[in-house]
Amino acid sequence: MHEMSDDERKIVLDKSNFSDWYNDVVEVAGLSEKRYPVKGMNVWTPYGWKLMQFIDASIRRECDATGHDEVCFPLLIPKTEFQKEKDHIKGFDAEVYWVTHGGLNELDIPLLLRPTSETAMYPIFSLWVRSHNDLPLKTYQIVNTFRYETKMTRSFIRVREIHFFEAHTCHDSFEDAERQIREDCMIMDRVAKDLCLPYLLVKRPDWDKFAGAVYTIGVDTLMPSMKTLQLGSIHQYRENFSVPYDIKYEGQDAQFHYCHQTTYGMSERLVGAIVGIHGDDKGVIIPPKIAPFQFVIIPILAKGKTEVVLDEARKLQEEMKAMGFRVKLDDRDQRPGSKHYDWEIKGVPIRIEIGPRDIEKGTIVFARRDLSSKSFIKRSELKAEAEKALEEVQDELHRRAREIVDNGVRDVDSLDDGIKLLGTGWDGVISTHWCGEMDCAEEMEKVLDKTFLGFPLKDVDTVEEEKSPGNCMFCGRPTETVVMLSKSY
RNA sequence: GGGCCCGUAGGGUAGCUUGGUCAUCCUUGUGGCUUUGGGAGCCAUAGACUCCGGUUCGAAUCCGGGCGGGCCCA
Repeated sequence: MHEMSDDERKIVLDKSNFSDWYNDVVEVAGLSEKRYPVKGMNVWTPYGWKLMQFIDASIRRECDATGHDEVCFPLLIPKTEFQKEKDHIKGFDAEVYWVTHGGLNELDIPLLLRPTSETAMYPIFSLWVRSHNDLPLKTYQIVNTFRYETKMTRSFIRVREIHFFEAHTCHDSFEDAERQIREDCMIMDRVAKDLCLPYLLVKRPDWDKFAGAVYTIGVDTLMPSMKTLQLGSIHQYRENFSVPYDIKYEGQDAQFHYCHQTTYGMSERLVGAIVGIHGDDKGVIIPPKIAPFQFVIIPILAKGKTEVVLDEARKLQEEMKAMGFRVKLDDRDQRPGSKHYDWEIKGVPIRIEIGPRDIEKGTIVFARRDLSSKSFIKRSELKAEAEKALEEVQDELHRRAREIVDNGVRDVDSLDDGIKLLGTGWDGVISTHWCGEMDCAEEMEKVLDKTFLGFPLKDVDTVEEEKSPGNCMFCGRPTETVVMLSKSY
């Protein structure tokens, strides 16, 4: 048989054209059905949904472990509740969907589909919180939210119906709310480890904070296109919502006090980041910790031995399931080569081949998706080898993703250096200094053709802004404020 | 908000300028034979002109509108 040219191959993926590659790979990997006839609303396919569920499980595990309780509030919010916090309305006004009719009758009070759930939850929080003993109140929910996006939509990255995680907390003091924000960063860190995603913690500039927040911390990752992608956001509300929604508690001093509140949000963008960051020209690669299938078994059915091999493959699957692995047996009536391609596109970390020769020798073949390497494994050492293989894939994906960020963020001292750097074709995140003047910010954005991402934080533990002596990139005045600029999704 | 482009089987396409046999090819689905350690082959078979209106003896093709999708600028 002759070697196939690219034209003859059934699927051609080329990550050097990232934008097209992303759209294609989402489709051929079966992660999303994009043909639903409403813009920005896609169908979760079985494989894509399984992946999302494993990601959700990671988030649930971390939230539960930190004392959050899962809740589920209604989708519809009365207009009257939505309007109570004025910055919040201004921020979302242009992108809410309205429900104006019940059957044939116009509603007295229009209802909106939640773009986020503050205004659904807080009237109820006001009933739940009465005493300092009710605090802290730590809740979260994983629900769909709706935003009428006007820009081009893209699977997982910009959608109108969003699979959304949102944690909402109430505290008896600003300090305790700040402690919560540090905890949120730790949760983010653990979830990101499962997904092998590096990230930046960046405090947003005032003009870019969440509608109603005192400040917002963005959690950004970097896609191979060198654009940043916001994976999550953490908000300090202080009393901005508790006053209009009347969420107060009676303290030990027998006085009433308004709560301090925080929120923390993440979405299906996590899937988008996994696809974009870990994928290659052969398809996606799913990190083992959240892979719907960590192993796929391909039986090699030689003539006259099909039953023997199939029996052994089934036995192997049961054995591995009992060990706690997620294993798929592909016993479809197709040739093995065709199955290899299928599962490669879908990004299963380890493919296992088992054929007559293996059965004789007491071995099986492990093929790693990330390295395209094959090795023989003794059945007697199955458990240890399987665990080791998954760990190695997890480490390798982490290492590669780290490289993207290391190469994608550069310190730049002056505007000239910035222009020179961009002239080389590099177009990543620029870290520099800023004096605080709006005029300077606007000029920097214009000249670099990037927008203010915000102020990088030192580390997950302290969650303090990074400070270092330097000069404003535009006007040259001395300042300690470090700022990052990027192109973003 | 302003401008531009595109809708042909499940997916990708040819045909449209110049209207005229059964709408092309690849992929896919189904039944069978055969094969199985990196996309096998053969036979049979299934599946489409976005919708509405107009022009015409005749429309995938020309014209108008709707719906859907995409791009650029602000």
